[in-house]
Amino acid sequence: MDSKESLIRKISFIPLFEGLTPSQQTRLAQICAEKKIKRGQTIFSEGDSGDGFYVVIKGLVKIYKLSVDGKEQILHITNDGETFGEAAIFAGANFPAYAQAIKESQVLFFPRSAFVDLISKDSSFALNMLAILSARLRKLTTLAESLSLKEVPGRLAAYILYLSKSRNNGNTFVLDISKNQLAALLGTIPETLSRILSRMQREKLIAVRGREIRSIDIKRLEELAAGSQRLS
Amino acid sequence: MDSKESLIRKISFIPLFEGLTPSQQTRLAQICAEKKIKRGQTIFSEGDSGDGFYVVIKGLVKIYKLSVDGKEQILHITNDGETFGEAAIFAGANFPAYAQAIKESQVLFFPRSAFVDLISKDSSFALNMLAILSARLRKLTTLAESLSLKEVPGRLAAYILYLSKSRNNGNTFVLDISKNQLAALLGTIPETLSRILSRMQREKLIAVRGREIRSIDIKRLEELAAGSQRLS
DNA sequence: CGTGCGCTTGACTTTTTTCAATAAAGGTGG
DNA sequence: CCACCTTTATTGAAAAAAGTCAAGCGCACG
Repeated sequence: MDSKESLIRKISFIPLFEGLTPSQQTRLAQICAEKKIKRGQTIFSEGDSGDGFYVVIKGLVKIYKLSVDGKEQILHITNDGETFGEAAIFAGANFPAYAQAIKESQVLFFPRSAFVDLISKDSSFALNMLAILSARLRKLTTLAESLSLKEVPGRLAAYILYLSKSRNNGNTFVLDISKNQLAALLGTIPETLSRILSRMQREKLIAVRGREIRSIDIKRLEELAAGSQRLS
Repeated sequence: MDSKESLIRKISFIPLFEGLTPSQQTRLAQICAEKKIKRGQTIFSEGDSGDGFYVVIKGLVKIYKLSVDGKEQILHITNDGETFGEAAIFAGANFPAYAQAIKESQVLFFPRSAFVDLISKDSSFALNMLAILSARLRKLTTLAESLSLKEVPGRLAAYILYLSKSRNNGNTFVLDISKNQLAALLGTIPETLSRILSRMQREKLIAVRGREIRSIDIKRLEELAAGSQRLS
């Protein structure tokens, strides 16, 4: 259906497999199957003993359960590149929910047995994936912590500190998302973000030039992020 | 220093190792070393080629980097049960930061070589850990998504739906944290949470009795969580 | 060269927080 | 088992923060 090259390229964009060596990605390509799923088609049902997990390359898949009275409760709707069913497959459990395409979708299927084989033959494979998941988990935890600060300046300060620390470039960094997206990420709207960035500049906490942000008064940023101070 | 029994018990409380079989936990106990770290003692430094990773059993460890001008930038302060250094170890990389105890701490050390050994001998070991990390990641992603809703009723609705779905108990669940803690989790304060819970009850979206919450009007809760509606 | 998007600013409205006071709930020791 | 104390939860009124709506600028792209 598709060239080998293009399959490997798709695999390399899957976050779970990011950072694997090319040869590991090639081996993944060898065991996986590309599938087209029609709109409305059920991919698996709750209780199915899964023989593999899936990755959405393109499309939209809903993961849902049925409640006691038969109503559909959507747990999650996938984004491109996301895996689904993998936690159950890794744990050797049955699928805990239903998966159904809500529009025509392209997915990759990784059979459990071949995947387990890969992992047992090459422990660095598993280690790599563990490393990736750990790192993402740490990152998300930090994000979730900062999002639970009650005021936007605090959330923004936490995020700025986080970025300027995780890239060790002398307190300057370049946003890799638009300010609109940053606003959404921080749980606010572009207008508010814009105003707060201006205030922080006026107060000489940071310097902003386009997407480039430089932290100046790290001490005050930390106070904001800790919630012990506020922006005048 | 401590009995084998107690060591295994400690291991079973480590989130990363949750759900492993008793025999797997025993094998972990055999390869790990308990260490007491004095206040102020450095556990590893940036650039050290790590020969293993750590888990804090009890105590407080700060993970930090030094900025270009020599100032300490704290990336993270551990909670009990958390691992640190594991992402680097799994990836076979050097430690990317410093780790220092900020009070007397008890940690478990897992040597890389023995750990890799365990994983390569027993692939279900790695699979289990992958399953745990995947599940936690999915959960945290959901949380982070709901936290980025701009208004508190939306965040609360998302959280209620999430809980009542993930425990399949017919729309009723019991909070396992206090409402004060829930408020902090949602990025607000107890007063606001209290008021919004009352409003949601008055509007017959939910029923609250102590820590027990029952979702009644799931449709409207979903609209709130999607931000497409608001609470009168 | 106009259209659209990202970003910013201002005036006004709504939501949330603060502060203060009070009520319930949970333990602890007598 | 009760009195006492602490923590947790709730409510009101005023202040502060954030959101909405509307308008305008600059820049990339067709």
